[in-house]
Amino acid sequence: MSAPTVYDVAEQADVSIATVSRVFRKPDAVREATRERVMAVARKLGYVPSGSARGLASRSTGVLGLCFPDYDDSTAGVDDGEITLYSDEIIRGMERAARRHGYALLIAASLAGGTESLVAKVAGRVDGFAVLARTVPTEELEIVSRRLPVVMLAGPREMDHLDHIEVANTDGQRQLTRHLIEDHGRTRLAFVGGAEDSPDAQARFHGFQLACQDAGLPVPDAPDARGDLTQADGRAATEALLARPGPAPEAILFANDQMAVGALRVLEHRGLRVPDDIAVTGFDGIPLTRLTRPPVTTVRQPAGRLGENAVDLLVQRLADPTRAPESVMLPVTVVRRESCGCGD
Amino acid sequence: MSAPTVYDVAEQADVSIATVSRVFRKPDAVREATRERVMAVARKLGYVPSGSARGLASRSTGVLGLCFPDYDDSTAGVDDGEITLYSDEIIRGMERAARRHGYALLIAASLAGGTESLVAKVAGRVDGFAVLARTVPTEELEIVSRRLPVVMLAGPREMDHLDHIEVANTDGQRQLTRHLIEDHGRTRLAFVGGAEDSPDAQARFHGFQLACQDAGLPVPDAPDARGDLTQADGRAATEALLARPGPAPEAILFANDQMAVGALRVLEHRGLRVPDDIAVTGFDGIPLTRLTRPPVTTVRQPAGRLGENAVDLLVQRLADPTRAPESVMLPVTVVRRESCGCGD
DNA sequence: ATGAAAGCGCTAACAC
DNA sequence: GTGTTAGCGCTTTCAT
Repeated sequence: MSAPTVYDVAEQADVSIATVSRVFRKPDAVREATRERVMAVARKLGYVPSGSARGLASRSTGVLGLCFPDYDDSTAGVDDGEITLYSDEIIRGMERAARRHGYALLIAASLAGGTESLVAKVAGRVDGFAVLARTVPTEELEIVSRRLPVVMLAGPREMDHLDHIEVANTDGQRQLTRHLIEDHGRTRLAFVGGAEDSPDAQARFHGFQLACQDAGLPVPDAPDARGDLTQADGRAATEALLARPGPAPEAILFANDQMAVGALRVLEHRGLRVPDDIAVTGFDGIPLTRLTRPPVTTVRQPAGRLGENAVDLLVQRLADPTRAPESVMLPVTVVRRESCGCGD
Repeated sequence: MSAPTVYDVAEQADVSIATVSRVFRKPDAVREATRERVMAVARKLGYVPSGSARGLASRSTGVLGLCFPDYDDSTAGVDDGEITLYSDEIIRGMERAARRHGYALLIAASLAGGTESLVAKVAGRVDGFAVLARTVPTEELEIVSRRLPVVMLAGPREMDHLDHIEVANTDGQRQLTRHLIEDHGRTRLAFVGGAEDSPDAQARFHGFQLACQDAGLPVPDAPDARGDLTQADGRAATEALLARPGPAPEAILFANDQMAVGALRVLEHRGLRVPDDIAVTGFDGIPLTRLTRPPVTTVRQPAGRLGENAVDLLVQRLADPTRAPESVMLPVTVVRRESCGCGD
């Protein structure tokens, strides 16, 4: 099973290894007769250029990478594996864009209890890579980004010398909230945020605040409840809100879809009708939101676009490493479904 | 931006390059004091081992690959990007399994009009890879599989010395057909196949034939219509079937979901009710089938499993290249939904 | 436990 | 158009 090398091919084709190399890199630089002779031998021998050797010699791999967190499939499944994960869309977007630019895509998720560095594993084998926010320690990124183009996906801009793509969390939540207020006349609103260190959730809460302010409503200085972005926490937060003294809110806005979906269960169980008695909204636009009853109004993140833009940024920086770091803000879209009171 | 190497680290840490190398491969083989000194320097310099150099020297990359066809996103979208593609599930399955085994995943789709060999691109940078059937010419696989573990996904077993994983197409279609006949009493059935060179579609048709035979119904020797597995072709095939003289079929079985979904549109447009007037079934189990009205009865392929099994086979073969080639058949499950007459 | 030295298979000048 | 010659940055014996 020892693989044939340029030397083997060169010898049998009676040319130098340089010519063999040329045949595979710039065929046009080799006379046709020679080229075909080389190709024939290569085919016969089953020669395939070693990516490692190429990478070493040329200092470039033709591969872009993506690091993402150790996602948890189990929360995704409803009753099977049919749910598109956010990361799937990013992967697809990156793959598509990478392909267009002639790159392959290396993907790696962090190991749950993984001691070893994800970044080191990926960084050594690619020409540049994208990282989903909070997947790897900032310090590591700091180091590796000195050597390699790195683009940060989502999350806030933690490192200002990195290219960075984020989605319009604040703006999206603001629009959504305004919709609830202006189009559905709901004014007694409750917002369920995420952990305090979740920048996305914070940004969304800020959007909520802005909308309240826009409408002349009282502006809360903290979410009415917080959760860890899981369905279970959505349920818990909902219970907590309903247990508060005074009238129940007319609408509960959740910092993400999972929590909103969790809330639906609680509300139904309590005999509260959505959206008649209480409106519910999420954020992210995961497919699950359209499968629930009622379908959940949410804000869709352009995950595929995130991936494509990431590749574009990487390719640009590869072409010109001196470019000033760029920070792109991707627009989101409010998806109106039944849970906010919009007809189906 | 020139990356630091073992030499840089070695020099500053006052050790040999061999020791630096050891620190990153088997830390235990180095005295703690030395190790920490090396690590400190490495961190300071931002040293990251070069995957290419490692690969070259050690003849192994720690990466597994996946080649798939140049899929067409445009057919996927319904009204957005929410649809999980078959390949997404395979990717996710492979990624998960690869991660468990300590491998990263390199994915590459063939370029639509791509002249260059996908296989060559991938083969040179991985320790082994999976190929979705019909993605690359058999001849190329033949060659590269002499050097590298390759596992073929889906499709028939074209090369008997390759590991191979397929899905129980025939059996699934047979079960589904039997369900239609026995549980819903439909006997005037029409089958819409795929291109004649689509082995999956052929296998499904064969399952249909077997079920007809089982039930004592006339056994057709060719599909009633064929399509290219797209929604558009599903519509066309349906039109064609309805235009035939004589009574319309009581059920139309499609070789895949996309065509079945296309059919739904035609049927609705014609005022035919599904399943009352005519039952419809698909194959694959794409998420779209549960979102249509009515939801489509189909046969779900375990795409995630495909990916996981692929990695397992690759890892096994890497561990023992002399193993006899294995051919795994993955079971499918009939998903009964409204379009066949089952309650929702 | 550590070092010295020989490649791994290729690309990239540069000569011819 | 083709050949020569250095490396690319690491792993791997084999010494010490």
